[in-house]
Amino acid sequence: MTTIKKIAECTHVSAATVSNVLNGKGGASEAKAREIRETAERLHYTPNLLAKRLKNQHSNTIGIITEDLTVFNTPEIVDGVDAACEAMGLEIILGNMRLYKRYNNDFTDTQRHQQLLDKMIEHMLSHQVEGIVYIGYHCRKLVYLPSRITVPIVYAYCYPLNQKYPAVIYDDEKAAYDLTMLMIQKGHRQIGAICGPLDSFHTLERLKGYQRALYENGILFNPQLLQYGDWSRSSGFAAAELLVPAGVTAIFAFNDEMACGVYEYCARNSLQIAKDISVAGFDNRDISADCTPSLTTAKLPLEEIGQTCTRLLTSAIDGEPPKSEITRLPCILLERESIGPCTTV
Amino acid sequence: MTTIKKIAECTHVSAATVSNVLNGKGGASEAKAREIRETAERLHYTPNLLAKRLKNQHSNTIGIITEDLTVFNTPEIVDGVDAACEAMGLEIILGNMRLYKRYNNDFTDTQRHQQLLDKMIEHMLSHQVEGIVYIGYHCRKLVYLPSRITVPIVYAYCYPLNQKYPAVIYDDEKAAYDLTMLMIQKGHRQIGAICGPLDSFHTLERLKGYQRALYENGILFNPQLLQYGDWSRSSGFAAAELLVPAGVTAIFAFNDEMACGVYEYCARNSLQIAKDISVAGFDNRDISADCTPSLTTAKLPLEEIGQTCTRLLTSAIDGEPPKSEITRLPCILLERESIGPCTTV
DNA sequence: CTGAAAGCGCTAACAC
DNA sequence: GTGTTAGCGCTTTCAG
Repeated sequence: MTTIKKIAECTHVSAATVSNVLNGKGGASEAKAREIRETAERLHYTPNLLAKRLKNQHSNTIGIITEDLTVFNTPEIVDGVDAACEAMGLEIILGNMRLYKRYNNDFTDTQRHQQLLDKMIEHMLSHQVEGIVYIGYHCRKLVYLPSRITVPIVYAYCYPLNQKYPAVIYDDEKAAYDLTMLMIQKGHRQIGAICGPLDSFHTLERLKGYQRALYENGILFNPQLLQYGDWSRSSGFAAAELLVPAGVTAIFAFNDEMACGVYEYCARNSLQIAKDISVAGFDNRDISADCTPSLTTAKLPLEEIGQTCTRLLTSAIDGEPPKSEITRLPCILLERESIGPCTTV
Repeated sequence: MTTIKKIAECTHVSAATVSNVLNGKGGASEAKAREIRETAERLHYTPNLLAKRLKNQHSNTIGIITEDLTVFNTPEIVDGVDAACEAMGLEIILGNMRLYKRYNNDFTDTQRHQQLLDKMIEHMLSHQVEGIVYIGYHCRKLVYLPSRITVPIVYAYCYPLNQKYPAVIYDDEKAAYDLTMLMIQKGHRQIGAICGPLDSFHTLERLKGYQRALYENGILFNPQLLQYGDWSRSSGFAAAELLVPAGVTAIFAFNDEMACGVYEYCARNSLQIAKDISVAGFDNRDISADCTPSLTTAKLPLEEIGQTCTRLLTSAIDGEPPKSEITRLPCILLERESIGPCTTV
């Protein structure tokens, strides 16, 4: 391990001088400075960040806590935080709670969850992080909050009880509204919806947007045209089996997988998507761009959530008064081929 | 910030004693010890890991470098490394190169890539990591290796030129062999294959396995029955359009997405999967379990790759002589419903 | 059983 | 310009 001290010896100066030179603080003749830099290079000097930070008393690091890194939206958000941090010269440390595998997906906000969380935060604090981004594995209200935290925290893709801390999520309602509007503009009036489970935040919000679009266009909301799936492709298929005979000309599936189920139903029943029946999805999963015809859907602003969180966090770290509110970022509407004009008279 | 010193003051002992007690080293009367522990608790003492490590001169940390965290297999591998580390009391620090977004996916092993890599490694070394796991975004031979590295490194999901360092990948060939065997056992002889691009490691390996199975069963390999896709669903569809008329009774798609394309082709052409035509995929993507009939596929041992890497790395850190070879972990065959008996005479 | 002292690698005042 | 000193928070002899 090459240290500053060793370089000092080799170049016959003091450690302080080496430090100054290596940090561009001047304080040495150009000749000496070059010599120092060269020796550092030659000896493969790598500054010891631990020592540096201990001395400087600030870590320039923020912690990212993920509920589960393997859940599909999480990595993109982490990526967004990471990118923003890199741009701002911040470092990250990652703490993955692995809730899925740990609890077999049966852990919705329990005390046990909080214990884990507290341990995680403690750990981050040990690392002297200056702030924390907490990334949920799906959007919902968090009941168990850190029992003790001494640095700012912001929530991504979930939001804390009582809005005690700022949170960044995306705007489900608006995106669902937009998608439904798109269908209405193409002349559709009998628009079926395939929801997710009723206890899902996403379902509720998307439902609101769907209903608002109907309302604003004077279309009676027909509960018959509402089916509940479980986000799976097969549940989308099953819903289509009910919806199509009921006379819908368009189906808004609350996620892409269920939309694929509708596609399959149509293929089996010789219905042509966009012509005989229009379909919209949600999430912009890989498959949505790739199916035929390509699926109109809403892209989630995952990267942006990460970026925004980082921005909120850094301003909190810089002492800005915390505004503990929920920021809703718009989804991006991806209009592709699956919605055609309504041909029914 | 509560430090050991402050606790020492409050409890009228020396910092050394506090340190001893808090680290369970004994060296204090039970009364004193309890008092110290209680004050630590009361003052919310959080040990400063930076100081601890600076002093102890080992970080107990390994670095994880990901080529791109957002590529679908990466998070699972990270998760595996993470889990293994937790079990061994190691910490991780994550370095994400974000190759995809940075280079717009046009970066296949260039000098620029290496510069980034070197910077990344330097950074890890600054953090005093004791070893590094490098996770590729897809399996291939890496040409540009770290120019200087002072700690052990092991590669996951890719392998270094000249096998300079150990690597852990999964066994494409074997899995493809098994999948093909499954079809043969069900009586199929005319088995089409939909490959990925020919320059892909995965394509080559899976092709080998496919051909070996044919060979061992005395089935002539018919190049007509081979189509090349680009891993996308639509390319699977297109391949099916060629393969089915050519008289195959089964199709082995080299990934699940292309298999879905085959499904779509069958739906459109009133062919029943498993009955009229059998299909296999690869990767065990979410959709494979969820389509109808469910898709027989190969599950990648991603977690296990992470775990194995960690094990290899720690033994290298413990001074074990490095065996620089490629470890191939078996995939898990998921036999579901998409392969039926061959009914053609 | 307890404490004083030294030092991990680095930096910031302040002398010279 | 350059060096000396002190100290970040912690642990580890070693002496009492």
